[in-house]
Amino acid sequence: MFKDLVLEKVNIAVAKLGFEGAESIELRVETPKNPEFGDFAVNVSPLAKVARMAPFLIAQKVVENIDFDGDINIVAGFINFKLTNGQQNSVVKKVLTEKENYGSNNFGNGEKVLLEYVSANPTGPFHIGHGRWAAMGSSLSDLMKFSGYDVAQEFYINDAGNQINCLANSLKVRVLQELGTDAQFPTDEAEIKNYYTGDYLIPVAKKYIEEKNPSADNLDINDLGSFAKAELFKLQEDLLIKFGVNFDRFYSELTLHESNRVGEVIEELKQKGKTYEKDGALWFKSTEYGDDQDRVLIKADGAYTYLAPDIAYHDDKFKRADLLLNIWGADHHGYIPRMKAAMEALGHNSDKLEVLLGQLVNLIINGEQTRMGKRKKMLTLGDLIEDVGVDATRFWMIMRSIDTTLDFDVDLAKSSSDDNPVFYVQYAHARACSILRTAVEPRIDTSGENNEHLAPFFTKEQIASLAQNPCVMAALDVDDARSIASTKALIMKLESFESLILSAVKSRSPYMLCRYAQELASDFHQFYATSRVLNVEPDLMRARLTLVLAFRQVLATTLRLLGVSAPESM
RNA sequence: GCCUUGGUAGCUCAGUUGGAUAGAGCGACCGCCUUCUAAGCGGUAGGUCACAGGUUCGAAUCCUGUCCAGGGUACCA
Repeated sequence: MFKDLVLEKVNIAVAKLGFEGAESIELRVETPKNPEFGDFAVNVSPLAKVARMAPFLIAQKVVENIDFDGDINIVAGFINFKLTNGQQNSVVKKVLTEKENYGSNNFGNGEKVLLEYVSANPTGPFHIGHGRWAAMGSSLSDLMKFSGYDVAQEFYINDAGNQINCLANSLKVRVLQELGTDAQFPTDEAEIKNYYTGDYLIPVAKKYIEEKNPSADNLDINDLGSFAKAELFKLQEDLLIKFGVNFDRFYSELTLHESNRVGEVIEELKQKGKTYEKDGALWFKSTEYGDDQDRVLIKADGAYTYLAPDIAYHDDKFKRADLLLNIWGADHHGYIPRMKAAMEALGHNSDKLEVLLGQLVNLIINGEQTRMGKRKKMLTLGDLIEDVGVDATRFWMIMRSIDTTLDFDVDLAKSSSDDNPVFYVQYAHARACSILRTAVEPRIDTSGENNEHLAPFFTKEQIASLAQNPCVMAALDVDDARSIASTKALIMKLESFESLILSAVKSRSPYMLCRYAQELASDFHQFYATSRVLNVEPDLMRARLTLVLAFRQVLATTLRLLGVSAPESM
């Protein structure tokens, strides 16, 4: 990373100047907006206070004392650095040497991370919001592994509790209907809230009848519940795999009840004096840890609240990992203080429970905002994937920062697949592959009368050896300013991949990968438009083909981290 | 009321601990295919960074207040 090198050199020079208090001022390396200035820039203006000098003079002093092999110029308080051809070559060489590992780092230092996301109830198909967490979570997982974390991905199944009773009762109605009775969902508004009236239970009911051959007057509600749970979970699991999301473990809430982990954790909180009884319920003193109010663990009717098993689950997770990462929807925001409080009370470090709060997804149908809800007939994640494909869906879901509400315009996503950014990016990859293919194919000269057969430009062995001798820039000093500029821009974009990965992982922001992919593709398309690769002078051909190889590698890595395919042709 | 996320070009959004002339995509308009994929490239137009104060040599960025929008504020999950 040349950024680090530049910063190191500047810091050494600043230290030599001996400004009092300069150590506490942190300088930054940035990329100049205007590439004419240079490849990297350091603004020394922050030193003005301790140096008591105009920024321009400081910059001059620093440059006088710096040991840097390359062009340097000063504009106001900015010191601009230009990489030499040799330094740029080393970028390409590094990419081709490290291959699919280029860009990786050891920031995570092997820390054990348990990343939990999606964690939907097994009471219906995924809606589009689940898709956002699924895509982001799996991409974040890959990004963190790429940065030296030891990540396990987990899905918590809420397969206990009242919603399962609702599910069982709903399936009962559907089974009775399929058996030819006139059973109906209740019409009373208060009652209907306890039922899932979506069509998706009809095939489940049919399957239940086929497998169990039940009679209408003898339906076992528990059996219905577990059957429905298993069927809907299977649907979810299949869809996740189709969507490129591979959890290491599906953790059943039910097992926490069966093993009495829930009871044990509550007992532990009691022992520690963190609970009390009031109005017939058992309360957790979460206000002792900064929550707005205390929270109920066991309701007056004796049943656990949702919080109780969830505390047991998080306690279990802390026993298995150093860092807990949860992706939660913004509607769970109020839940964070009580969970952190519970972890503190149980003796865990709540700073190691990081909740990534994701803003919700709005569905736009016919230009109208539609509320999500699985009880209404609606567009599911499965439907969306059918319509726009896995690649486009994943890219769209990851593309925006987790802090902004995602307006998913279904009609737009369906109709405008041609100018979808994901195609733009994939097209760049396919183009690069096409060049590499053409380079080793036999040619036919159609310019003369006879169609003459010519040998390919390169053998596969020659292409493989290009990685060993990436003398790119020297050979690229052609008499074409646009070609030089776009070539250099592409190399610098490849160079910035390492620091991009680092800042993306530090801020847990896979969306940065989408932006990078688009910028990288754009730089390549410009290179392509200005710089003919094949059938030019041999040195130039080798040099440009080497750059194509390096570009293809980095784009493929970026797409892999996004869980989006990198097609060889389109 | 309180907690929380936003408000930047017609639309959707970037803008990394305060720094160079505030950027990208889409949409609009004008150009570019006999040669490696035109799902592409070049160009033009488009801004009071919600508003008002404050801190600073310097603010889209930090502080205070106001306005607007989403989410939360359960002995639901």
